[in-house]
Amino acid sequence: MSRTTMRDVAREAGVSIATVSRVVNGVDAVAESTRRRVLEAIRRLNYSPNLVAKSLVHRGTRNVALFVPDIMNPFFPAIARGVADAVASEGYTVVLCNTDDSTEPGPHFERLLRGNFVDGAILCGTAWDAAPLSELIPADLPVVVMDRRVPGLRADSVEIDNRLGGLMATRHLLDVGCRRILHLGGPVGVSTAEGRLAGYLEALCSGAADERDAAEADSDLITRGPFRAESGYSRTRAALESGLSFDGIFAANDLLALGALQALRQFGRRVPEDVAVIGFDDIYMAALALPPLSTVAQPTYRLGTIAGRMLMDRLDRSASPAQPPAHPQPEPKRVVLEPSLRIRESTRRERVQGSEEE
Amino acid sequence: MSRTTMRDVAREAGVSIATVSRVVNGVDAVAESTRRRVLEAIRRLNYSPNLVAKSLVHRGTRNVALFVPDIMNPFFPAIARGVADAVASEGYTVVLCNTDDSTEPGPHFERLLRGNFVDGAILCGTAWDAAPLSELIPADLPVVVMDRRVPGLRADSVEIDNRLGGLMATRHLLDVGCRRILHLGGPVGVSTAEGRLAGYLEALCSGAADERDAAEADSDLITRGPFRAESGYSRTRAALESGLSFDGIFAANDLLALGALQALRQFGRRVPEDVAVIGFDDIYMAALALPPLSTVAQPTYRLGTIAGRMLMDRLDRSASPAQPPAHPQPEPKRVVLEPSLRIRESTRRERVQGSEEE
DNA sequence: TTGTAAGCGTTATCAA
DNA sequence: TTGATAACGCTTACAA
Repeated sequence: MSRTTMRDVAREAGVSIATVSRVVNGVDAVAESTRRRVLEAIRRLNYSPNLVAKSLVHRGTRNVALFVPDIMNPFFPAIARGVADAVASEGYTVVLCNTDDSTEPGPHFERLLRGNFVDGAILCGTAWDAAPLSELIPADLPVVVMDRRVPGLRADSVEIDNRLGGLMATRHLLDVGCRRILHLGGPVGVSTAEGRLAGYLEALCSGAADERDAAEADSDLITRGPFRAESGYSRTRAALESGLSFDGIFAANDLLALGALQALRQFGRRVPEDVAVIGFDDIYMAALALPPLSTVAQPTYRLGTIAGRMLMDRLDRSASPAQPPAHPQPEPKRVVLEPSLRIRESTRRERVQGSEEE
Repeated sequence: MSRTTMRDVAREAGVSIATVSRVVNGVDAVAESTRRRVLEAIRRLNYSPNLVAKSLVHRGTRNVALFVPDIMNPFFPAIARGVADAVASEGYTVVLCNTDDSTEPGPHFERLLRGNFVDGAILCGTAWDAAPLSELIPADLPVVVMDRRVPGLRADSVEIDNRLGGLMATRHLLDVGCRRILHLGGPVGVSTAEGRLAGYLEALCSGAADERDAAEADSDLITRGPFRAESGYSRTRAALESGLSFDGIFAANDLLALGALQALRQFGRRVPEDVAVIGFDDIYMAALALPPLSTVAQPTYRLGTIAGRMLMDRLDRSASPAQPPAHPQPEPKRVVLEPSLRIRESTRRERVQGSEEE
C-alpha cells in the first residue's frame, strides 16, 4: 500500500540501505556488479527517492515561494513565468501564492517560509511593512523584493525606475500639446504609485520653466486610488461630471487607463483629439485597446528572471561552505531597470512643437 | 545559526520534547502551568515547527502541483487562481509548473509527484499520453485532469463540452448568414480541438438538411495548427491569398481569432460585414479586440475551483481511515460544463432568418 | 500529566 | 567496497 523505500530496494538487492543510497546518488564508488543489482531492484520495484526525507537531512527543499497580489492580474503572469524559468535552470520549482493585497503576510507565508518548505522567497507587489516581515522571515532564508519596494527591509530588490517612467509619460503628453493633465494615481504609500506621481510632478515643474505656455500642476488634477479598471472609470467619470477641464490623462497603470478610455468614450470625448491618454506597464491588452493605448512599458518577464537569478545567487552562496569572514551576508543588491515609452494611437496627434522623438 | 527546534524549546521550558509537541498541536491535555511555560519559551525563542519533518511523519505535505502549458497564456491564470483558492480553503498551496506543451512529463513532474513533494496534482492542458503517465503516477497520489482529456488515464476530469461549443459557434455563424465558414482548428489529436471541430461539422451537416440554401462543408475550409495568434494570422492570410472564398471564420480559440482579425484587416476585409468571426474561450482580450470578438465562453475560474475541489475530495478520502471494502478507489468522476455564447461586434449583423436568440 | 523511545526515509560518518 | 548507525525534527504509542 505504502510507497516503496530504500529499505525495500536494499532487501530486494540483498545489500545494505547505505549502498542503495550510494548508487542512487552516484557517490563513493560501488562495485559494478552490486551497482547493477541495485539498479535492477530499483527498476523492478519502481522506486524513487523520497525528497521530503532528503530535504530533512539536507535542510533544503528545492522550492521557492512567489507571492503576487493576484495571478489573474495581467501584469503578473509574465513575472511568474520569468521567475519560474530562472529558478528551473537550477532545479527549483515555484510555489505560487496570491496575496490579494492583504495588509499583512498570511498563514501561507508563515507556513512556507517558517516551516522550511521553501529555501527562499520572492515578494512581488506586496503591501506589507518591513517590521512584521523582518520579524517573520528566518535569518537564513533569502528574500528578494520586486515591483514595490519595502523600505527598511534588508533584502535584494528589483524594480523599474518609476519616477523616470512618470516623467517620460508626462513629458510625452506635454510634447503632444497637453496642458492640463489629469493624473490617475495608484494607492497612497505604494512605492510604484509614489514614484510615478513624482515623475509627473517633476515633468510639470520643469515644463513650466520652458518658454512654452506653462502646463498647469493643479492639485485638482491629481487623484489616487486602487490600481483597478473600475477605479479609472469612476475617477474619470467623476472628473468629467464635475466639469474639470483637462486635455490629457496619465494613468499610473494600464488598467486605470483602460477604465478611463471607457468613461471618455461614454462621454463622447475623442481620444487622442480631445484628450490624450497614456498608461503604465504595457500589459498586452494595452495594444488591443480602443484606441491602442500608449504606455510606459516594463520588461516584466525580465524582471522575473532577474529576481529569480538574484535568489539563486543567494542560495548558492549560503550553500557554499566557504563563508567570507567579513560579512556573513553580503550587502543587499538593488537593481533598477529603465522603462521605455511605447507610443500608440491614444496619444498620436501632431506635435505642438519641436522635440523630435519618434 | 541554525533554526530553533523543538528540542531547544523543550530545554528552555524545562520539559520533554513530547510535551512541546503536545502544546504545539493542542492534543492530549497538558497542565495549564507547563503549557504556559512552553508557550513562553516558544515566544522567546521565536520558534516555529519544521513542516518538512512533520510531513515525513504524516506522509503528506499540504501541497498540490498544477501543470499548465504556459501561465503567460491568458487562458490559464484564471484557472490557476481558481485552483489556488479552492485548495487554500483546506490549507493547501499550489506548486506551479509550466510544461510548454512538452510531449512528455519532465523532471519537475518526476520530482514533485514521485518525490512525495505534493499530495496530489492537477494536469491542465497537458499533451501527455496515458501510458507514461499511469506508469509515473504513484498509485496513492490522486490526479485530476482538466481542459484536455487524457484518454485511458484513470483520473477525475473537468472540462467543457467542446463539441457543443463548436456547434453553438458554427450555428451562430450560420444564423447570421454565413455560408462558407473557414475553420481555424487546433492541433490534431488534442481533445479540445477535436471536439470543437466535431461541433463545427455537426452544425454544417444538420444545417444542410434545412430548407435554407445549404452551407458548404468543404475540406479546404478546415485548417489545423497550434493554438497561437501567429498561426491564426498566417493561416487566414494564406486562405486570403489563395483566393479561397469564405464569409465566416470559426477559430478554435480566441488567440487564433485575434490573429485572423489582424489578417482580415490587413486585406481590407470588413468584420463582420464581409466576414463574421467567432473565437473560443473568452479571454479578456476578446472583449477588447477591434472589433470586440464574439466567442464561446468557458468559465475558467470555475473550472479551476472545481478541479481543486475534486482533488481535495480525493485527498480527504485517502486521509480517512475507513476504507470502503468494495473499491479501494471510487470510480473516476467526470464533470462536463456547458460553454456559453458571448456575442459581440465581430458577428453582429442582421440575421438572415428567424432563430431569435438575442 | 509527563517522559522515553521507536519510527518517518534519507544521508553521512566510521569501521570493517 | 560495504555495512552499522547516528543524525535530521517531528509524532505517537507506551510507560511511569
